[in-house]
Amino acid sequence: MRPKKIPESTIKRLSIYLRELKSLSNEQIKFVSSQELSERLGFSAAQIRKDLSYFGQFGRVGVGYSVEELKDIIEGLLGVNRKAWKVAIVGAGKLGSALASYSGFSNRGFAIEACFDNDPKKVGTFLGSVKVENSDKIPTVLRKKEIKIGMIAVPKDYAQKVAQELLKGGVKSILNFAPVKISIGKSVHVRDVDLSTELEGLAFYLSRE
Amino acid sequence: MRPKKIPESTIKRLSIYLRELKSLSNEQIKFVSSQELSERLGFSAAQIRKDLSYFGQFGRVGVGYSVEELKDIIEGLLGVNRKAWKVAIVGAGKLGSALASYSGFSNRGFAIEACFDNDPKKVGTFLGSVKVENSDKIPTVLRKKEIKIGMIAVPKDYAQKVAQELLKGGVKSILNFAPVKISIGKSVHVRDVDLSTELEGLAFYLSRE
DNA sequence: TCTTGTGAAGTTATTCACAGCG
DNA sequence: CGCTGTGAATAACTTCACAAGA
Repeated sequence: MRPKKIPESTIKRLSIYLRELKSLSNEQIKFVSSQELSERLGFSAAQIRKDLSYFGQFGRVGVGYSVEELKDIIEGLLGVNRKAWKVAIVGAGKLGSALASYSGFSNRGFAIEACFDNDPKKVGTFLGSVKVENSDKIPTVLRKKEIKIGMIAVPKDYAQKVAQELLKGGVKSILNFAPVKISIGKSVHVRDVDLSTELEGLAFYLSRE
Repeated sequence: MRPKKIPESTIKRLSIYLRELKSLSNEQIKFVSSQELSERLGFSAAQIRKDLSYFGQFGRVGVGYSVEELKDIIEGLLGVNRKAWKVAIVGAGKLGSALASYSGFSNRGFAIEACFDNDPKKVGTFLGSVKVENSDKIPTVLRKKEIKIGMIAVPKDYAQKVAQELLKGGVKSILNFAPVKISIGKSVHVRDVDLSTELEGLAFYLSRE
């Protein structure tokens, strides 16, 4: 089963399953069925089972899944069980600052290890515990610290250039908050989060009621 | 063609088309073909044409689409051409503040009109130009101001309660940044943005290289 | 020629439904 | 019995490919 193609949507859900399993673990719940997960998360039970089946057989017939075991398995799949992934943020504006101090990341296996801005007034200041460095240092700092994930939180006209610098620094994944498409070789995974696009999607439904 | 079911994914792309059309408009470009849009956005030309065809026939054979005209049409479809949609933010922490001052929203037809927090120390302070009010005022303020969109930027344990208050206030759409599933009647559209989930998705690919 | 709009075909994702096992 | 795991069926989405218009 392992070497089969895994839908992108399955990966996104894995992360949500993990989130819920951590809650269940906190609630001291030991076992959970796909049906129960379904009710808590709003995905169908069949989908949950199918998603998990891409990776192996983790359930116990008649019982369900061991919360702790499944949690560990998904953490392993996502690679968030070992040492925290190092992340760099480019852009120390409002959004960059909010990202830098967002506790959700450290709780989930990510550590902000570097931060950059091209504004001399911001260079040298601190975002949380990380000192802001000049953007021209991106490639060297990233290589030195072996950072593989970058977040882009700069105005849209700079985003493409920043992405190229991240690439030079050896980054393998980019979370892009700038409202533009990043064009970059497919050695790098790019995921876009455009907050206005999300709102516009909601507005579409609103405006036809 | 109008009363046919429109894929969710088409809606998301509409917003991205609009974003690009605004750029093209700034660049004084008058016409654009699906092929050109395809190259700029990374979706296939056929997909762009098909997406647009759900709503009507906007192109000119042999020429492409009028940038201004298509921009206006998509703005109309998304309902972002008329008076700005009013938005409320609940949670005046780091993320809430960043959202409140994010210029991307006002540029794209959304206006932050109310902001709430349950921390008395925050009530009365200003987020941008909006005064923070106590969360127990959510239903009344929202009804008075006729706000139909809410953003949840509170810790996860409060998110569900906040959603219910938003519902009482007559909200029709929610953009939820808290890392929990919101359970609410389907009279309300909920879209979740979990930043850690996005990062975990990237980590999945990283950890198998 | 170039380009749209669109049925048809192809692909991908989700749900069904049930065998098999505890 | 209850529940998983999964092939088969269905649904959803994307791409193909081409007629027709400028």
